[in-house]
Amino acid sequence: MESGRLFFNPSTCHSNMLFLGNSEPIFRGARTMHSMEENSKKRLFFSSPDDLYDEEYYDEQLPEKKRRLTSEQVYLLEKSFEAENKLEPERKSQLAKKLGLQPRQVAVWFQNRRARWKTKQLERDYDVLKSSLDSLQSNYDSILKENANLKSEVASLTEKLQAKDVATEAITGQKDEPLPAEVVSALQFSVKVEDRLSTGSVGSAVVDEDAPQLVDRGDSYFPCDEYPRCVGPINGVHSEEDDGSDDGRSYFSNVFTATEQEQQQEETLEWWVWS
DNA sequence: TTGTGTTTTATTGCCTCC
DNA sequence: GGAGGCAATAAAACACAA
Repeated sequence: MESGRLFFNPSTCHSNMLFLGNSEPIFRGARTMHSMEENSKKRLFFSSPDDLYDEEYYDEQLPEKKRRLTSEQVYLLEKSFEAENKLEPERKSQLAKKLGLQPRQVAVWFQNRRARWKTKQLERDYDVLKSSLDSLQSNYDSILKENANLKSEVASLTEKLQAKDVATEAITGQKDEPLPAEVVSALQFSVKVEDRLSTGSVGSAVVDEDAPQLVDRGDSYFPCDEYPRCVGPINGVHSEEDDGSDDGRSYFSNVFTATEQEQQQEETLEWWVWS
């Protein structure tokens, strides 16, 4: 590390001093006093390494003003930062010598550069999270829409069933035979799944003991390949808005993993509804 | 030209590590 | 306790619109 931690810059010393009533400046801390003694005759910036030894410059140029680094200096510093954003003492000395700067300036530049990098990184992280959130929101909206479609489909099919019952009764004077037990069970399953979707309990840990156990580990949004027994699309069942562009798959069918029995119930229902 | 916002350079104080 | 890192901040330098 360089001998004195701080510089005394005559042009900016007011920010590092406290003034008493009689305008006598007092310096904040022993280190500042120390650095004043050590550095009051030093300039902070050099346009070339030779300037380091140009004593006339000191007399003519004081008080020194803050100067920006040249584009060449910045370029080399950037390159060095890219290679390694921390600065070992040896590299610092080498860089300082090469650039005609004081080692402290190189250290400060790296310090500030790390701060800028961190800020940028935070911005990038924010953007990534934001787009991830947007994507999740969009998926969620699609699921809601799909759910609404399925709901109206169920309602319509239920109406048809009731109409069929009434017609059969009118023609034959008899009531239809009761639905087979597996069909009733499949219908009940369908209603339960629908309820679950509509109440927004997809991600809930609350489980209906009677209902099939739906998979939701909470760590991702429906990664079907993680769930090898994901239920596939129900052939032949399309919502009214389904134009086939999604290959007949629905969010609904990809959301849950059902047991084989439940799949069987669905197939039975499908057969029964469309036969 | 000037007011204002942004970027860059530098300082200060505090913290951690060895 | 010294060396060095970081956050917060100051202030000069710069950019740019009015």
